[in-house]
Parts: sequence; C-alpha cells; structure tokens
Amino acid sequence: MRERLFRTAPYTVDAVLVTAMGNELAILLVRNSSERERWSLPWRIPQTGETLEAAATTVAKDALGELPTWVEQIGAFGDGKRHPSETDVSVAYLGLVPHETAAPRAGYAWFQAADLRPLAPRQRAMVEGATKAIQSSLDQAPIAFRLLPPTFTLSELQQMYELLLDKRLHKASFRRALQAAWLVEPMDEWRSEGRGRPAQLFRYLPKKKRRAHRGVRFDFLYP
Amino acid sequence: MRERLFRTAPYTVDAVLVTAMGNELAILLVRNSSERERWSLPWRIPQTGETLEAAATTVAKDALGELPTWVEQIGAFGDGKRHPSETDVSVAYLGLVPHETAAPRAGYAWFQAADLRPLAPRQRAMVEGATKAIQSSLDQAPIAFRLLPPTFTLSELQQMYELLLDKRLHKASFRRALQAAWLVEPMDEWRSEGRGRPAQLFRYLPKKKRRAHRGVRFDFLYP
DNA sequence: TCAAAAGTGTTTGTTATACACCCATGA
DNA sequence: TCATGGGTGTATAACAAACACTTTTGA
Repeated sequence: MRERLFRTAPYTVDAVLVTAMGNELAILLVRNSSERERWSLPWRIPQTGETLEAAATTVAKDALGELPTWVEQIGAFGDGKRHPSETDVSVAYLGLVPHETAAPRAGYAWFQAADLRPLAPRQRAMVEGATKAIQSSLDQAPIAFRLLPPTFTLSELQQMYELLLDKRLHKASFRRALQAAWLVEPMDEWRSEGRGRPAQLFRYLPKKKRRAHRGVRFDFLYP
Repeated sequence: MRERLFRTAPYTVDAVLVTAMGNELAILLVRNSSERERWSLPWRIPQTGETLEAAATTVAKDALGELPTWVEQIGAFGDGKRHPSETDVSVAYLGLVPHETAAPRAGYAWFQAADLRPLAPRQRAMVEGATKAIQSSLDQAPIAFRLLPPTFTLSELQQMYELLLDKRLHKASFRRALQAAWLVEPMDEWRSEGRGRPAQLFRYLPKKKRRAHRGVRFDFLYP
C-alpha cells in the first residue's frame, strides 16, 4: 500500500456508561467545555499502541474514578453522522456500573434514559445500540448482576430484571428459575429494610452446570 | 481539536462472507497478490464519504458480483493484532450468501470453516466473531433463510438449521414450531428429488404475529 | 410392491405460571 | 396483633419431544 497522509484523526472511542438509578437506566454524559449547555458521551482518541478496550476503560476511569464491572463493544459508528470530534468513525463501548459505586467527577452527570440531553446523531445512535445490546445479551450475560453491588437480596435482583425487561415478574417463578440455573449463592447475612421480614443476601456465583435450551425458537424480529 | 496529520490509513472495512457448502459453512477468501500461497479476508479502505456498510457491500460485490442477502456489522477489531493493511483498526461485516448464487470471481475461493487457510490474527478474530454472531442471532434474525434460495423445501430448511445449530432436530417438532411462528408460506409448487414423495416448496414470508418468550431465562455463558 | 422421503395426529413428560399459604419483623 | 415484605409447597396449563402413523413418489 502506498504511503500517504490523512488529515482527520483516525477514530474515537466512545463510552456509553450505564447504571440503574431509581426505577430507570441512566447514562453518563459530560458537559461540553466550550458550550456549557451541550452534553455528550465521554470519548477519547486512542494513543498509538493503546487498544480499543483500554481506551474505553480509560474514558470510564476519567469519568468515574472506577472501572466498570462490565465492558462490551457495541460496534463502529459512522455512516456520515455528526460527532463532537472531526473523525468519521467512532467505536462505541457499553460499560455497566453499580449505582452505589458510581459517583461522577466534576463535569459529568447521570441522566435518566427518558430525559437525556440532545446528543450528536452519531452518539444518539450509540445510545440506541447500547440499549439494544443490553436487551439482547440480558439472558446471555450477567448484565443484571453487574448493575448490582456484590451482595444483594433476591427482591433487588428481581427489581433489576423488571427494570431491564420492563415487565413485572412473578416472585415464585423468578426464584424457581434462578434456583434451576445455579447462579447465586446465599450468604450468612440478612438485611432488615425497615418493616417486614429481613431478606437474605446473595452473591453472583454461577456453578458450571448448564441446561440447554429445549427446542428451536423462531423468535424473529421482523425487518 | 488541534489539526494534525496521521501517517496510517484511518481503518479498513473487512467482509466475512459466509455460505453453506455441503454440510458446513464456508468463508470467502481472496488470494494475496504478492505471496500467492497466502489468503485473506477481502477488505478495503473506504473512500471519503463512503459509509461503512457501503464499503462492506462494495467488497462483497467485487468478490461475488452480487450483493449478500444479509449484511450485519460484527464490530471493530484492533487491539494490536496484525492485519494485511497498515491500519490498526478494522471494521468487520458479516455477509450471508445463498450457495446457488455464490460464484466467486477470479482470485477468490470458498473454504469450509474446518479447513480455512491461515489468516492474520485480526482477521482470524473476525471469523470467530462472525461465527458467534451467526450463532447468537440465529433466533433473532432470518439467518437460515438468507443462506437458502428464495424457495426451498422444509427438509432443506431443517437441514440448514441442523447445520447452523450443529445438532439433529425432530422433524415433526421442527415443523410445528415453524407453523406456530408463521414464518413461511407454501407455494403451489412441488419438487421431486429422485425417489420418495415430492416436497412442497415454501418461501420466507413472516406474518406480523409474535409470540413472546415465556418466563425468564438465565442461560448465561459463564466467563 | 417395496424402499424412501414427505408430512401429520396423538401421547407423554417437562416447565412456566399462578395460587395459596407460612414466616419473621417493626410499629 | 396487624401490616408488610420475605419465602415456599402444590396444582394447572402450556409446550417441546417423541412415537407412530399415513401419503406419495421412483425403482
């Protein structure tokens, strides 16, 4: 290949950092340094030699001071859509953060998904991509557990699934399914939440026992 | 952002073109122009203004003379792995092609997934990513149908699912599940395959009738 | 008329769902 | 002792899986 020079920066790495706030998902935005009313997803141009994922975790650490409990690439976004940088491609990463440990640094703030600030088109597409990624890998990966602290009650876990799936779940059925999957281990601790019987605390600890899907599922999303 | 010049090309767009050959998936490779024993995935550096997906379909058209029946981004790959180009990032696309219409142009050839030629590490990662993408979106998207010609018999469709899932399926149960999903429409044609009763031909034509998943599934892939 | 492949009615076992209930605690 | 939230045994309905069968063709 012929050697030549390129005027645009190669690409950016953007982070869609997500936590559970109240009864909704929230996304971390950073205030624009020049126009103070504008917000955007935090991003960065990787140093030479820096891997994509390393750039994403650096962005997260700059924003929160801590690493996300889950990092997953969403994809490359470009297709002519505008972005705060001058690049024409950005690689987006999803990062999950338990709300307890998620204190934004100065200039950063959580926004509930419902009342997000206006974003550049490319970043808006990333947020949509992140939402889809959460939905679709919810039963492939421990998404819910990464949004919770290390120990939690089964009711908290159920509430998290209800938030993520956006539907009510039956308590007994939820627990039976959990038990069948061998995903959680009970601790010797209980937590009293004001009134009512104290709830036992659990932690995420999958045993290597898998039950394969039965049958074939034709659950297509139509074009 | 400060204006500066970059020595490397921004990025490449690579295509993992997949078809069903015999009883296995096959991937399209292109012969290296300098070292004739080396093969690689077809790729391209996008023109300015060309979208990522447009670049991917161009790569496919150059290789096969036809557009894939399904195009889906797999992700951005880099992380220091080597690639035929000098870029440090590539965006990979999965393209599905029915075997009937898939005649490679000069310099291109299909290789069954089992005996693929050695690839640069970054491209090897893309092939793995494409395989995972096929597996995971098999029951979210009409993958099997895009690997078949427009009309097909139910046995052909079942064989395609058996290939993709790598397991035998029960004939009656398979058909019942298909019927419940309203995904195919019978044609007024039959095809006689030598001996045995002729099979009716069907085509993919989903009706807008969805049956939601029951319950919660904790089918995690453990880390 | 037999082999081979297509296609279908019915039974069986498994699993999600729901109901109904008991348990433990604070006010 | 009552309201509140945690936790569980059991019945019911829905569904995947299998079996057993009929149909239609080529040799």
